[in-house]
Order: sequence, then structure tokens, then C-alpha cells
Amino acid sequence: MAQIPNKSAQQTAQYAVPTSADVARLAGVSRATVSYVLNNTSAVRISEPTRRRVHEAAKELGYVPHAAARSLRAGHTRVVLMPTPQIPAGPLFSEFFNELQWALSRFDYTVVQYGSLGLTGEEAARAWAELRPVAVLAPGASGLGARAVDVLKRSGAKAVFTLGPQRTEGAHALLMDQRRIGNCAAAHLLERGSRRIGVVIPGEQGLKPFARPRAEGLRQTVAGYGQGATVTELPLAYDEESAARLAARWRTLGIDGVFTYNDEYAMLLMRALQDEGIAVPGETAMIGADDLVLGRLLRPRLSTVRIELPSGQKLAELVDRVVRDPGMEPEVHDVLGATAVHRESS
Amino acid sequence: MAQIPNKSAQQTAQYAVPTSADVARLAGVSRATVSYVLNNTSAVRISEPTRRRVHEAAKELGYVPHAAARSLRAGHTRVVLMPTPQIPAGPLFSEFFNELQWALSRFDYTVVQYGSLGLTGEEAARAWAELRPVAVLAPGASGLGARAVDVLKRSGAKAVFTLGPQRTEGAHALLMDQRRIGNCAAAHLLERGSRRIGVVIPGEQGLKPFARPRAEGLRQTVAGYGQGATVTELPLAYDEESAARLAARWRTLGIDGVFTYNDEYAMLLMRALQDEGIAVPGETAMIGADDLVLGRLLRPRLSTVRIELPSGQKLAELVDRVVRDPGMEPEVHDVLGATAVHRESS
DNA sequence: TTGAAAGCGATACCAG
DNA sequence: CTGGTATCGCTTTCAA
Repeated sequence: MAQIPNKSAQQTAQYAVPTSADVARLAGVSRATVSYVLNNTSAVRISEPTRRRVHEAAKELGYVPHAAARSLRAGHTRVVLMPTPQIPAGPLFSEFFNELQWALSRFDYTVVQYGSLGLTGEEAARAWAELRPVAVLAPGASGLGARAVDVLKRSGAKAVFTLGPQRTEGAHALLMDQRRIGNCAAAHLLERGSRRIGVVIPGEQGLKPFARPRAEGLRQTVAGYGQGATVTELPLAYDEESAARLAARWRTLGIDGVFTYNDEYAMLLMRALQDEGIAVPGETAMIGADDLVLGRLLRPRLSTVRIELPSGQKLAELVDRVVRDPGMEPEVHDVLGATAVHRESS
Repeated sequence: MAQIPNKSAQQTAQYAVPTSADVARLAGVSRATVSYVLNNTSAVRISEPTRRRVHEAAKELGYVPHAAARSLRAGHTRVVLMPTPQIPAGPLFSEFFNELQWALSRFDYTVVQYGSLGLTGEEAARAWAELRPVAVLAPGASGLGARAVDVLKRSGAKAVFTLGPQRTEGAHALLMDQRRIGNCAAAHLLERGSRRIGVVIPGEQGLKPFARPRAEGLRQTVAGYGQGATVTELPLAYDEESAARLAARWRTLGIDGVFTYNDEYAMLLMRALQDEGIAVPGETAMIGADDLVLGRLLRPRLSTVRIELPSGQKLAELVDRVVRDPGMEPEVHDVLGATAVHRESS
């Protein structure tokens, strides 16, 4: 059977990549037959000996079909494009994302992450559109505008989703309304007696799309409470000096409850306050967010806002539904759950 | 100029995606001319009015070139494929990865992350090969074997790199030899007087490819030291109960120095030991790894092994070099730097 | 300066 | 049951 000498990869690679025509030649059949065999086309019956010859020839040559050629012919892809978020994802989002990826692959989609560094909304969309994805799931912070959504749809994308704190006209939204987290934190602090409430605004620029709505949510709830409860914004970079500076002027601020954006900032601030001799929760109650393991390791144990993201399975189903019925009016799905978890710091 | 009614995206999307032929028709030129104009082909001079007409037509239609068709015609892609690592990357690796991605895009490569969930070495390689990447950068834990490398090369990949703790025959390696970290931690502990040395083995299965070599490196160095220094393995899951159990039997183990795999496990264990009344570093010295911010926030401040990864720039250059000269013998580049940072826990 | 046409690799229709 | 062939969108050589 194998008449062709078994060249090493180094050698063959220099020359030519095998195509289905090569497989056909080696198996002594036509390209059509090769295609039928390798795709298990049910509409056509191919004799068992032929099938074997084709399979052997394919293996012999190390044949791998060419995705570009296939999708060109097919007129569409099964690619779901997820532009890489600019913000390094925490464990929470990572897990959500993995689950989603897995679920989508159960629906026979190919999930591709594509880094579009430094491209702005419409330019980025054009770059994404070149791949002709059937769906795009854009992290909320990618600054995707209505124009960009339009570019994607015109390029054939059947489903465009934003997933993050904001929504975009024309796109479906998996709205992760970060204000909820602020609402939740504020309610918790108010309930436990805080009135002069601080909210940490992280210095990292990339976190702004999350930080602003969290702070805003807190403001909302505090404002709704009335009775002279106040909010103070506390800019804080993620390093010890910044935390020490903040702690040094803490008593002048008169804050009796603080929401620290997340658990990591909480740890940073808690340490700085303790080093300054400020009692938590005695003088100042504290609540973080994300329910990381490290929060439970702090002393006092950190109260936190636990965030619940939707199951990847449900989401994959939703994406699939929209792909199959692209005419659907864009929907906004509110998918972020927030619950305060009381421990010892508040 | 714009004679065609401006249909909304929703409408057009249902029908057809514009091709260069559509642009040509609208601009009143041939497809060749469209290609020349949009690619700024320097070999051909196109009159300014024609250029404008083409550009306007393209914008009018929302034309975006079809990457698959282009690369099919070109016979190659500029795609650098990075299979998504199974292990959620920490901040260290994330930053490295971002830098690399950025640097590669400066070389005009398109970085694509592709999740191949649940596929084993050769199957995964086949899936990757379908995209005809010009280079593949595979995280070490993807279990890529020599056969898989072969598949990729035969599919036309000019450069195959593994990056992680192991190397693979036939592929270039950016060897991140995790044993270095163990070596470094052991040397530090020995130097500071520990003799009965513990090494935490994290329970998370996905961490095994990193954990094993870190522990092995520690063993090497301790064995080389002689003088009755011993090593004890300490399995530990990433939760409080597991840590508490370990701490409860700590004194029976008689360990006077421990390397905790990383800073997060260090925090977990330190808390458990302190809750048990075991003094750090008094009774047991402790060193973590990764130099996370949280280590500096612990009391005592955590000694750690700082890990240095190579610059993305250098790496991108290397990848580019190999792509241009695919005949190169596979090289092993040792790219992981480890330095002990002494603080207060050791 | 522009246009016609070949061809990249895979697929699916229609004949045989 | 199998083979010829048109086709997807784009680039590029050759002619006009």
C-alpha cells in the first residue's frame, strides 16, 4: 500500500502540505470520494475496502483538512469569537469562561480567543469580522459600539453578545450589572450600622469599567437610605505605600464602613489599617467582593459580596438559539447575582 | 455616489455578506482593482479618483475581506496559535502572555487562542492543524508529544514551541524549568538553618505539572546538601479544613522549614499554623513562590521565590526567526529565572 | 491604468 | 457506488 517513502516531518514540511487530492491519488480514488469518506457523508454509500484505502492514505500522508477552504466552500463557520478581555480575569471569571467554552464545544462550536491589542471598537470589529465568526461574545470592556456591532452583523455574524457591565445597541447583552455588587455591599454596611461609608476606587485603569458601577451602586443604595448617610470615594493603588497613605489619614475621614471593590483590595487596606492601629470592624467595618479563599484567611475573617455568574450551559444554549434565529430582537439578560456574606470584618 | 439605499444591518445581514465583487460593481471597476486599492499594492499604480471610488464603495457596503479566502489563496497564514492553557494562569503568566501577544502583533502575526477542551495530544494537534497556523506555542501542560509535533509540521507549521516545564522531541522549547524554583527555595531554607524540610504538594490536579518539578528541585538541592537534611511531602488541598488538618499534626512531623509551592498556599498554611499556635519563622520557616502582593501583606511578611519570565519581545523575535528559517534544529531555551526574596517568614 | 482569468482546497450536485 | 465539475472569495500574473 504505502509506496511512498516515509519522509520525516522536517523534510516534508519544507515541501508541500498534503491535500485531499494527494490522498485521492494515493488511495486511487477521486477527491469526491475522499471527502465522502472522511466526512462520513451519510447520503452516499462507499464500499468498506474503499473507505479503508482512503483512511490509510490519509494517515500515511498525515492529511489534515484545511479549515479555511472548508469554510470558504461552506459559506459559514462554526467559530465563536471571544475577544480576549484586556483585564486579566480573576478565578471567578476564568471558571465561568471555561465552562462556557466547554458548553459551546458541546454544541459543535469552535471557540477562538482573539487578542486585538490596541484596536478601538470599530477597527477591532473589522479585524474580528475577517474571521467570519458565526457569533461574537465581547467582554464588556472592549468598548464595542453600535457601529462595531453593525460591522460584525454585516460580515455575517448571526449573534453578537456583549458580556459585561454595559450593553450596546443592536447586540444581545449578558448584562453583568456591577452596581448590584455595590448595592449589596451598601445594604450590608448600612444594616450593620455604618453611616459614613467609604468606597475604594482602585487605581488600575483597566478596572474602571467594573469599579465605577460598583461605586455607583453603592451610592444609589446609600442615597436611598437617607438619614444622613454619606459616601466618600477612596482612590487606592494596588500597592502598600498607597494603602499606608490612605490609612494614615483614615481617622480624619471619619469613615465607619468601607467597601473595598474586591477581596484583594480589602486585604491590602485591612493590613494598612491594622498597621495603623485602626480596629476592624470596631472603628471601621469592611466588606470586599468576589469571595476569594484569601478572605477567609484574614483576621478578622473578611465579609464579602459573593458573585454568581450564570452557568455556561445556559449561556451556550442562548447563544445557539440566537445563531439559529438571528432575526430575534436583541435581549438583555441580567445575569449577575450578588449576595452579601457576613463574616467578621463587618 | 451612494445610489444604493442604506439598509439597516438587520436587513442586510439576513441576505448576503458583501464581497470584493460587490465593491467592484458598486465602484464600477474590476475585482482586481479593488484588491489593489484595498491592499495598497505598490507594484501597481491606481489613479486617485479610482482609489476613492473603491474606498467609498467598500465603506458603503461595510465590506470586510474574508480571511479564509485570503489565506487560501496566499497558501499560508500569519496565525500564531496558542492553545489555551488548562490551568487558569496567574497574574505572572498573564502578563507575560499579554506582552508576548503584543510583541507578536508588532511582527504582523495574528495571535489566536484556541481552546481544545478534552482533546488529547494528537487529536488536539489535528484540530489545531486545521487552522494552518504558521506557528504553534503550546503550554507545557497540553501533553504535546512527538507525534503531535509531527502532525503540526506536516500541516505546514513552520515553528512549534512548547512553553512550560517539559520539552518535546522535534519542537523548540521555552523551557520553564520549575525545578529551579524548588532549588532556590531549598537553598534558601538550608542556608537559614532548616534541616527537616517540608514541601507542599497542592491537591489541585491541574497544578501537578508544576508542582512535581518544584518538589523535585527541592529534593535535589536538599539531597546535594547531605548532613542529614530530609524532605517530607505535604499534600494540601486549597481549603481551610485541609490546612487545619495538616497544622494539627504539624508538630508530629517535626518540620522546621517548608516550601509551600506558591504564595497562595503559603497564606493558607501560615494561617493554619498560626491558628495552631505554631510560630513562623520561630518553629518553622516558610517560603512561597511567585512574589504576589499578598505575600507582603502577611505577618510575618512572606519570603518568596521571585520568578522571572523572559520578555515577550525577545520571544517574539525568536518565534519570528524560526518561522523564517524553519530548517533550524530545535533549540531548548532555558527561560525561567528564580531568585529567593528574604522577608520575615524564614 | 485596468480587466480577464487561473487557481488555492474542500464540498456537493449531477452523471454515469 | 464513484467521478467530473462548479463553486466559495480573494490575489496575482498576463494582456490589453
